Amino acid sequence: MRNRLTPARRTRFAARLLLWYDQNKRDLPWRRDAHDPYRVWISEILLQQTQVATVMPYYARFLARFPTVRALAAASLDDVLKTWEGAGYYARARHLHRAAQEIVARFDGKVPPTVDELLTLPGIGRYTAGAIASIAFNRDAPVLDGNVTRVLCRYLNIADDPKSAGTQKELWALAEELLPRGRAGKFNQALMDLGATVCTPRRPLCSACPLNRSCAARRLGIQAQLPAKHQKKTLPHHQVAVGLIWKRGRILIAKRFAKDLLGGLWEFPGGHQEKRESLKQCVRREVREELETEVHVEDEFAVVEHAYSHFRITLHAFNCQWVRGRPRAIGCAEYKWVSPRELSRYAFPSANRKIIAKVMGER
DNA sequence: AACACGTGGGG
DNA sequence: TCCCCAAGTGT
Repeated sequence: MRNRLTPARRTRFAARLLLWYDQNKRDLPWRRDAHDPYRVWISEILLQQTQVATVMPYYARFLARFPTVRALAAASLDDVLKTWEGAGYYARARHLHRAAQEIVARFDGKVPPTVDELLTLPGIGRYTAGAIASIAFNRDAPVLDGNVTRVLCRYLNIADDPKSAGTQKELWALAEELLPRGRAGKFNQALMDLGATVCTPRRPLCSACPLNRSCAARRLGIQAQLPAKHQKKTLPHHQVAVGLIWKRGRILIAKRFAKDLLGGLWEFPGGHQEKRESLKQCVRREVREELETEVHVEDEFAVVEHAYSHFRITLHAFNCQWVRGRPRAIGCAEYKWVSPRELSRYAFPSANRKIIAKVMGER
């Protein structure tokens, strides 16, 4: 390990950070709820790759709907997904549901306190296990997230790709080494708060940083260039067409397979446009393949742009008349005819919700 | 080890 | 507009 810190420097690091935290910590709902491991767990899952401001309303709504591990375990996955609707990364919701059932079965309904036990639950990786163990149970467990990575890379001028296995190992070791025994919960949150509010990705506020005097990157004036980022691939762009298929005031929706992208969510039947195929032909073909029924494709109803993390779609929605054949789920898990107002009971991906908004607006 | 997995906000 | 990215995990 290249970066070995002297005991004195470790102590100073923690002392300055904790003092800063006492005066600058954010007042967040899950901090008030830190005595309840279930709430800490929910907050940590919601916060994965998601900003605090986005999480806030979901946190309140989720806990109002599922106040305990047992309530979550007893709920249907559809209800859980509906509560998660719009938050993204829906595997988090599926894992949460499954983990709640495992906690009831294996841990008497209580979130386990140790990193090793937490790691056996779906959706809980090394970061989340450390966060729950330290924040809810004050165990001496380190965390390494995007914030901690940024703070440490800058503080110690670590210029290697932070995603690489070697650097990861080094960073975890450092997070562990810096941890003041008996105060892990506070220390970890302090480190993350510092990264979120002071040691920010762009234009860090070094003058407000409690660690600025001993920060290696700042001394060199290269704060903003760390941590190193690896090159991103350009996003593919797809044309997608879906059908708003009407029959006697009801509309046909299909449920996606659990394992797929947006698994377990509902959508309007349709899919990717193939080469040498018009968007109308695309809807017809997809509906035939997905539901073994025929539709008459009429006018285009709406066009929605939507960016995912790894591709971008232009989603074309067509008004369609159901022609003949009984729908039969082939390429989807399930289908249903629902009235427009019933649409709000089902969890849809963001792109489809924009179309629903138009459907409701036009009625 | 690299990729897949969502979404909304900010510069 | 476009690009970046935000308290990661699973495969």
